[in-house]
Amino acid sequence: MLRRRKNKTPPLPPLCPLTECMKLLGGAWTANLVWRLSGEPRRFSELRSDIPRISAKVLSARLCALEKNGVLTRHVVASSPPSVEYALTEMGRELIPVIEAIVQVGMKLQHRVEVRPRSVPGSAPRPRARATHRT
Amino acid sequence: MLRRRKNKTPPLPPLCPLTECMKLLGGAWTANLVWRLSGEPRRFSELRSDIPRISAKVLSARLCALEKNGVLTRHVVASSPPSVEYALTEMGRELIPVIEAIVQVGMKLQHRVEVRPRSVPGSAPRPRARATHRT
DNA sequence: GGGAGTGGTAACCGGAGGGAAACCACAATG
DNA sequence: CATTGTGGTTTCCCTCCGGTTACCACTCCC
Repeated sequence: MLRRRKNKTPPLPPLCPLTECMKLLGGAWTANLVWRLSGEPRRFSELRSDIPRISAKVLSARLCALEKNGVLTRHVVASSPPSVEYALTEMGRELIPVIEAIVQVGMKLQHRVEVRPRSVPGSAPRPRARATHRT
Repeated sequence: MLRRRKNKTPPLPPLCPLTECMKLLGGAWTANLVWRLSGEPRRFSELRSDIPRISAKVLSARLCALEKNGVLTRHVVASSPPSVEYALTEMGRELIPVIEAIVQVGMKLQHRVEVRPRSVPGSAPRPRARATHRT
């Protein structure tokens, strides 16, 4: 039966902090958005041109959600055409290390893409355990 | 018109590294999975019991995708009931700082949940710019 | 013989996510 | 007058994600 230390599950708190944080960053463009905001505060249309492929609907939805979660604040500037500035809150700024870590890995990834050592000739092509594999 | 320095977009490389990395971590349970694997290698059924709410289908899909992306390796152990061990590759291990940063923020988040200073009485209740706001 | 444990796959299916486009109200601008 | 730019909302629509369930093929153990 090959038991091998059955329940050696190290940490894993009951309410997963990872899941909690990923709820903030979930959804399309969210991480990009926080990244853009990590510098100076930006306005709606600036963000739209920063991330050209995001739609107004999704941008609006993300901004609402992020504000609701306390990640950013919206500040209305009463100018001739009233504009709105979005800025990270203190809590939002705590996400910056996460974003930067992701960007770091992303950049390493882009280097790997050039040299992709897939399917070394000497190794087995891909041993399946004993799965069904009908016909 | 209030021009304010039009295109001061700082970095944002053409092929976004953030998006590239998020493609690896996208999808339900993926980050959790990498987290579990960040310690010792684990088997399919171990992962299933580690993350009780993940379904076999999604677990299988994630493992396939992560293997395809070079994040982990599968190793078939030819034992009596053949078992499969999943382990992070070197590239997969580079994701660990990301996961840990996420977990760090997640834990801070859980502390904040207890004391949630939403809607400070002194500030405006929520000024909308001039949006439609029909009736 | 029957059940459990191994590691999956196949089919079904509902709901959410997200893209596209139209629309809004108003001021400034051409 | 028409257009542009401001910041969104709303509707339509379609895809794909992920949950559920069933099933497989095999071996070991009671």
